[in-house]
Amino acid sequence: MQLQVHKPHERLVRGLQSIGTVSSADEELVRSLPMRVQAVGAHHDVVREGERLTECCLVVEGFFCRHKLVDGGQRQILSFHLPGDLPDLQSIHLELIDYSLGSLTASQVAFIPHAAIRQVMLRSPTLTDLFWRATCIDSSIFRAWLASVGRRPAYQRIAHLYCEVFVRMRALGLAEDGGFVLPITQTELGDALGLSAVHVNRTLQELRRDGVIVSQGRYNGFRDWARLQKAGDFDPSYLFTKGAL
Amino acid sequence: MQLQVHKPHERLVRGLQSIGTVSSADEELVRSLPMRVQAVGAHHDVVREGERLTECCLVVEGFFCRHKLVDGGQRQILSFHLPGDLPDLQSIHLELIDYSLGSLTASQVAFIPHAAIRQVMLRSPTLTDLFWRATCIDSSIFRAWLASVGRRPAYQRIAHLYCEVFVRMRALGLAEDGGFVLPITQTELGDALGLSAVHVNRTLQELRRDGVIVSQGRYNGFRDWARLQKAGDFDPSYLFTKGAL
DNA sequence: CGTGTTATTGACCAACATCAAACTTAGTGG
DNA sequence: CCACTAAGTTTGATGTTGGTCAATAACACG
Repeated sequence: MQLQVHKPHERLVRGLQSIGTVSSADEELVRSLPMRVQAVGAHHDVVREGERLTECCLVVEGFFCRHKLVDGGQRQILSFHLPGDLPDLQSIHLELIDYSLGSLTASQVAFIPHAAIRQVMLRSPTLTDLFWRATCIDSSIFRAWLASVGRRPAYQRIAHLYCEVFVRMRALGLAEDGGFVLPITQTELGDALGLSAVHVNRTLQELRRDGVIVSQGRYNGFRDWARLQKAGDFDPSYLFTKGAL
Repeated sequence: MQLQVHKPHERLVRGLQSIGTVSSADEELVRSLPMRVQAVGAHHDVVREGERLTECCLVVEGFFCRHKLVDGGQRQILSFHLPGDLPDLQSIHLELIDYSLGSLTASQVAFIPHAAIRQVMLRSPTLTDLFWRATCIDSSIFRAWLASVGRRPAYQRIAHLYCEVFVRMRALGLAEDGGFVLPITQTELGDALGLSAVHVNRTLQELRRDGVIVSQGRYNGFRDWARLQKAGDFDPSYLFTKGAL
């Protein structure tokens, strides 16, 4: 595995650009943030539930998820995070963290001290708004997931998630036109959707049989975006990405 | 029904106090906010999914919920809101709203123009932080719900929700020591938990049979808080309320 | 008192979970 | 380049939680 170094600041800028307008002054401010980059292997928790943080974690490269354990040892994945995301930005406002944050693939993260973020926010109200907007969109995604997990059958639920991941990756330039790579196992998919791995597997086969998705390995493609959207009862407006499809 | 007039500003102050410290200067700022109070009947939507807002809605009196409809006409309740809550504070940052906000009981709300909130935030960074903190806690509650709906069996799920509602009401001085009034139907409970009304009914009976809860009508009491907490696998830290139990 | 809403029951069914085994695939070291 | 291994996927058999439908009983309110 070659160790490719990514530019954390550019990732953050790009992430912010995918949800709003970043002035060049704000761009400069973002670039001025101190970042401690770190490589992490696959399936490694960067933050653990209950911890107290003094830094925020920026996803630079790879695929991350927030997750929580419940009573019986079952796991719920709460969200997925792509390069440019600041999954624990709220740690600035909440003294302890209510979930774990872990990598799904071999990845790179950057840590940014709370103090530095606060300073940057003091200097730019527009950037503050953009950060706040990011946490609001995060929230909006939770609402979409909650509706899915609470009320949609497995078939729709998977299709909906695929739509969401595609739109988000697309907005970051991480997906091609007709598909995307979802580098996670079916067990992890199940943990995100509130389903068992076996049921995910069977439902995935149904989706393929119906031609809604065409997958090989971790690549998931589709022939007909409208069809996939319909299968997932998906409306992208909750993602608030610029340049929606 | 007598029309009792509540003081909206006091409710908001109290709501903020339940999650953080409010300086007297900030208290004054909050009191200076212009509020248009309005009475709403039970089961009435104050905000509809897809709308564009120019005001935030403050819950002054009564019980509210955010909700969404999915494909088959099923409904998912996304959150409950008590007096002092600003359920759509994020509308300041998101141009359209991704859920409906409705009353469950006869209630009162107050509308506060976005512009007024923005002005107040410009004047006080501490108040800004507190508002932001409120949206972060909102998010944290979504994560707890998602874990519940995704991975907990009905019995635990109901107990967990009861714990949450109790702690939140308690923090606002709206619940007595041994119980609380949850003014909603079993159908609505089901919509919040991702369960059918029938199953809610049966599971509630189990909880009563086990002595975990003691309910009559809409009053829900418990003899043993520790027992209820355990039944719901509940840890209140995600609520970030001051003066936890 | 009626009338409409909510709670409760029963009978039955479907979606999804669990368990365990077999089969694939990708990665590793020789 | 091949064999070996571990991880992930697929399959089958079977069980369970929770859904649906429909009827009845309790309430709440005018």
